[in-house]
Amino acid sequence: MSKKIERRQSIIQAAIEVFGKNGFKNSSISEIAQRANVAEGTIYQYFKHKEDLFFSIPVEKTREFCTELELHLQGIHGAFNKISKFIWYYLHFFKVNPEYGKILLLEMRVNRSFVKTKTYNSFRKSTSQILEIIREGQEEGIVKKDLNVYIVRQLILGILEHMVTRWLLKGEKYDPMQHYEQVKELVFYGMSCSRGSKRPE
Amino acid sequence: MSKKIERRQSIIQAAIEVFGKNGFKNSSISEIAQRANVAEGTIYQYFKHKEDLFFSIPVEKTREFCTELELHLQGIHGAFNKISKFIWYYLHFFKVNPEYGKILLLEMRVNRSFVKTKTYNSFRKSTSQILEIIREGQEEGIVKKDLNVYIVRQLILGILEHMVTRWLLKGEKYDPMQHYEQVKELVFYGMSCSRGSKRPE
Amino acid sequence: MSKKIERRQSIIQAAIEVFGKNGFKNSSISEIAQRANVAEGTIYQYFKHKEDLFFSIPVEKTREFCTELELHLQGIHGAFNKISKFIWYYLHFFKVNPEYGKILLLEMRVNRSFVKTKTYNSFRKSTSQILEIIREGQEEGIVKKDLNVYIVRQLILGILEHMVTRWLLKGEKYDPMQHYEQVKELVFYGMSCSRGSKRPE
Amino acid sequence: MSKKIERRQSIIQAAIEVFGKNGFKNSSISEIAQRANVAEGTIYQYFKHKEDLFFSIPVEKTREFCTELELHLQGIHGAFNKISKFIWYYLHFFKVNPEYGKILLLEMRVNRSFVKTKTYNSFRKSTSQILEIIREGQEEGIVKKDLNVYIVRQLILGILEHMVTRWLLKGEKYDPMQHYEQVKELVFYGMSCSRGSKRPE
DNA sequence: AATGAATGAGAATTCATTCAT
DNA sequence: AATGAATGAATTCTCATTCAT
Repeated sequence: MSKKIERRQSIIQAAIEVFGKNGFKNSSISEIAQRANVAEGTIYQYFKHKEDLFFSIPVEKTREFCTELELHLQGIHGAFNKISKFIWYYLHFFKVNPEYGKILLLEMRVNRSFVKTKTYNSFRKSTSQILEIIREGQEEGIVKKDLNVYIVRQLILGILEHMVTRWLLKGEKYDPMQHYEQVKELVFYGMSCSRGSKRPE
Repeated sequence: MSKKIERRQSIIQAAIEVFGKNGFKNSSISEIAQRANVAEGTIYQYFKHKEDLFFSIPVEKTREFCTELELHLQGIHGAFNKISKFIWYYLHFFKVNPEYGKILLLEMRVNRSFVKTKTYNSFRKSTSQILEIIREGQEEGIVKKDLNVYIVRQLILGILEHMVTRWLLKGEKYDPMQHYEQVKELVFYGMSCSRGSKRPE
Repeated sequence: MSKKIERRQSIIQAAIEVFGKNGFKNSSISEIAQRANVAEGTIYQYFKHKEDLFFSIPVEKTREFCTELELHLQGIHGAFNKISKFIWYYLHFFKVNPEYGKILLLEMRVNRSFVKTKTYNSFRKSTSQILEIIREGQEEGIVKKDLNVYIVRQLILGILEHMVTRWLLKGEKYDPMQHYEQVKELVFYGMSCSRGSKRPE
Repeated sequence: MSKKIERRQSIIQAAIEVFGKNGFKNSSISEIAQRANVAEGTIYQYFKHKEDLFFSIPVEKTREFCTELELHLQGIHGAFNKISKFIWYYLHFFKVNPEYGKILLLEMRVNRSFVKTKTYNSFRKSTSQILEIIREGQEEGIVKKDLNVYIVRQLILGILEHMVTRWLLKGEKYDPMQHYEQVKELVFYGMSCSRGSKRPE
């Protein structure tokens, strides 16, 4: 019983590595099977398609992302600190999971059919948390009330995705964390209400 | 003589449409040939590879983007107004060229080999203009001097790419221009020096 | 298990027939597949390339040639008789395997890359046996000691290849064996030491 | 008028170089055209096919071979000396024309359709001269009368072709002439009548 | 006569998926 | 449940030959 789950996991892990390395179209089931130490046919006992396997990756990883994010946010008070943490965590997560980063940011994010998937919805939820925090910020009065929260989220995710994408394409040669402080600052100035004074440290 | 140039153009145009619709890997030379009303073999008289054809697209389009951008910026004074115009133009350009948008944002931007191309360099130059404007803003005193200009550019391009990407993936159903004002505002607050006062209307 | 070996054999057999009929460049994998009653793709499970399949033919056939030659030489004493037998066997082998003859003599023997193959070495060994016999002849005193054994081999192989090649190109209409006696005589006179007397028979 | 002949010649020369380098199937009309400094279409004004061009090469070159051979044989008396000269000339000719050697020995000689050509006949005549000399030798009494002259020719051409072929495939690294003396000796012993004594120096 | 752009048939190779064992 | 051999559709690219200029 648990053997099935284990095997499924090892296939997904192999898929992350292979898809991450070559992209969806350039990866072959045979390579994934080899790396997972199973026969090609076996993969079709766990996943309907190549695409099905592909789309199963974010399901798993999104869960991981959310669970850990939750932990990291615990005990933190104030929207400002929470958003800081979110930015930090986002960069940290892909620093630790670059292969998955390639899959999500270079493949999935740009995949015409992914948007139509159920997976996509569960994925969206992962970023819906940030919406909550932004709203919290508006109530606290540190985020301008007249801003569209969706646009604010786009600003935050936009720069984060852009940075991580560049880092991945450039071969992960530097530390993606290196501009954390400046990004945080830029983002905060953009959303903040009163200028100059109120901002915490 | 000019017939060759014309034909080359019509092949590129067909390629934009087909690659835009299906992505690089899912597009076939045969479909492009059909749409360009030439034989498959003809394409190989103008381009070495499928990839060569693919990478020829941004060469053409980047030139167009830059030339027109230059025109749009003419007669505009002040970094604030110039950046506004840039944001407007960026959204406008992809609103008018959605197929190319798909190619650039969903394919090229994420392509492991594109980064290594000469085309990529000429493409980078197109966004280096914005760097100049940001520096101009720093001298004018409306952009904080201690900000890394590259990060500021990432903020701007990040949100723009993110917005256009979402718009394209969602099927171009709404007007990508609709949040122009808010984006502008967000971006400006982020970079701006003194708060409250100095900003022009 | 043995089914794989069988199938491999039937593909090689089909390849011999098709390559023999049309030559390497004019043969198509699809025709070979048809004749072997397998799908085109199946061939690529057994051989890496068209060329790989092509070069696998002499590997098999050379082994056959050598094994049988060994048998035919058993119990024969004296270099004279052994060389006679070799000449006879060479003509006989290609009389029985004309398709393979075309491949070896009209294609392989003249193929610029074949010389660089490992197969080529194992193939050379098959003709190194004749060298031994020539040396034996020198010790027995029936082959002139001052002759370069390699040149003698070239004489023998030269005329045999020439004869078989002509026979194949002429459509295998006559018996390649018909000049056996004369060839033998010519070759022997060429290499022999003392004239007139010592020759057996 | 003579311009046409010149152009034809330069196409043939280009063809010799290209076919010699790559073989028939791997050579393209376009490469030949380039090397001959003419347009692709022009070639089709002088030759019906690729094959037609290919088969036109030995027509020219055989004429050259025969004319010069004739000159070299002039003033030489006795079949022995003539055959020596023939062997020398054969090796010399291909030493000087290795590209043509590749075409004749690696391609043409082995080409299933060449045998059916008219060219082939004119080509055969070039070697028919050697037949005459062999017969002359029989009358002089230095070649055994009971030998089939065609077989003797096969012996001579066999070893010569074999040697030149090997030299070409091995990359023309050594002097094809180096075994001239031994070959001559071998061949002569093979055909000669009386042993030991009569042979001229 | 010369050109060279256009053609399109043809071939090798890849690989997701199936299915008998 | 697992295997892995077999499949065959699909795709890129080449190149001899034609033909309008």
